[in-house]
Amino acid sequence: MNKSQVLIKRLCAYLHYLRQLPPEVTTVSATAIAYELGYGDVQVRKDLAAVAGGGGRPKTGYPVRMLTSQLVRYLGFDRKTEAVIVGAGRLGMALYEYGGFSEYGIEIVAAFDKDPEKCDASKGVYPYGCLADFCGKENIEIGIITVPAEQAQPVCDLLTGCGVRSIWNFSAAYLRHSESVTVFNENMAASLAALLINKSE
Amino acid sequence: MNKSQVLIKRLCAYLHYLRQLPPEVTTVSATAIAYELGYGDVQVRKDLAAVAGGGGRPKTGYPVRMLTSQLVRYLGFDRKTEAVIVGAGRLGMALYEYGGFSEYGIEIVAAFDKDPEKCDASKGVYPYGCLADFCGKENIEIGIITVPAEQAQPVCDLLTGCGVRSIWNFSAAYLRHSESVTVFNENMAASLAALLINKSE
DNA sequence: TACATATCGATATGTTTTTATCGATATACC
DNA sequence: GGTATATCGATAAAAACATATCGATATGTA
Repeated sequence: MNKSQVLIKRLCAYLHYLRQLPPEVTTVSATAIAYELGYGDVQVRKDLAAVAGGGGRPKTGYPVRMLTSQLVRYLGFDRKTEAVIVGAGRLGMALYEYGGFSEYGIEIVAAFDKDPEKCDASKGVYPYGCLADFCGKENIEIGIITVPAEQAQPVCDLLTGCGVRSIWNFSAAYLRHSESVTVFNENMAASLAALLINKSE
Repeated sequence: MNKSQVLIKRLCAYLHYLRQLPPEVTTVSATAIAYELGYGDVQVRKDLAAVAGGGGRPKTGYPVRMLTSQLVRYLGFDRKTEAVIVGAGRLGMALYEYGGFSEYGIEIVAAFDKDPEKCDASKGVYPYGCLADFCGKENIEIGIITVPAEQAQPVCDLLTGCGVRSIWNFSAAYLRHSESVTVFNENMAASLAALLINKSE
């Protein structure tokens, strides 16, 4: 099954929208979702067709509870996935303390940093030297790299060696990596720039 | 001229790649860029055709300096754009102190927060009450919202009223906004989830 | 100089993604 | 019960996007 990035982003948006609806709302139409989120109604209906497979009824829409759990299952968010952060600077800690990942089945279980000053076991921040050991014991699937660019490559290598499957790279470095891991480069600046450009047209 | 998000992201990646090349490298081929960045060579060539319009030569490629400045001009990064951050928490400050935006012609000139504890004029963090005044005086085009979801809507309204044209929303709130501003919702969790899903297939 | 080759640029083809159209149907209202 | 309407689901059309192919042309080498 081929799920494209954009489709997944939309499905996540639907899911988030459904979850913040007040509990007394029991059904929701594709038209309403589309209006709230700024998509086309046909697109929403088509996206949901793959997920809910005919669960919608004319005039009322889809049952909220059922659609929610279908989305969760479809996206695989019922399976919990563990992640670690490498680099406990501002960005790393911001992500660490941000609670929003749990909504998508992801839990960040620890952070690591080379700087002993930043380490604090009571906050879940451990020395970089413990990273390999930790990942070996726990079943860590995701590594989030928030270290400076020049330190990113060895971190990537270490994570790969520990069995991490996916890497979310916030550094500006190009990471050489084996086929066995997926690396996603998050370029915040480029994201903002992209927003801006579409604006000015 | 219609530039899609994905195209802009690729062009930004090319630009970043060109900039980190050592200065002794004077020409670069589409094939090389494609290999380094993991795209197809034909795609890179096609993207660059729109930007460099025939500046490449067989066997050698494109002149790095010229291609760089053509990309900058094409993407509009020669024009400086000013941004403010509202919400000086960890994420807000991480973005504030991250230097990478200047590469794309964007400068974050101030941060604002309701909490007096977080304000510190020497660091460029001012009280929330000063926001409207500041945006009125300076020509601020971008507002970056990093406040909790329940406080995001009034911030959006205020920014809109101050003439901000684009809003980058990191909160989980759905922002009601006028036609005159473009709102881009950054859902970090969904980004990570999208990475993960494509992985498992 | 002749030749091999890396690369470009253009055109053509294929694929994915989005949008439009339309008949069918459950619900609400008279 | 009959009728109007919001909505679905399916199919078709259009648009956007990516990939493949191929001749032309600088450059380096024999």
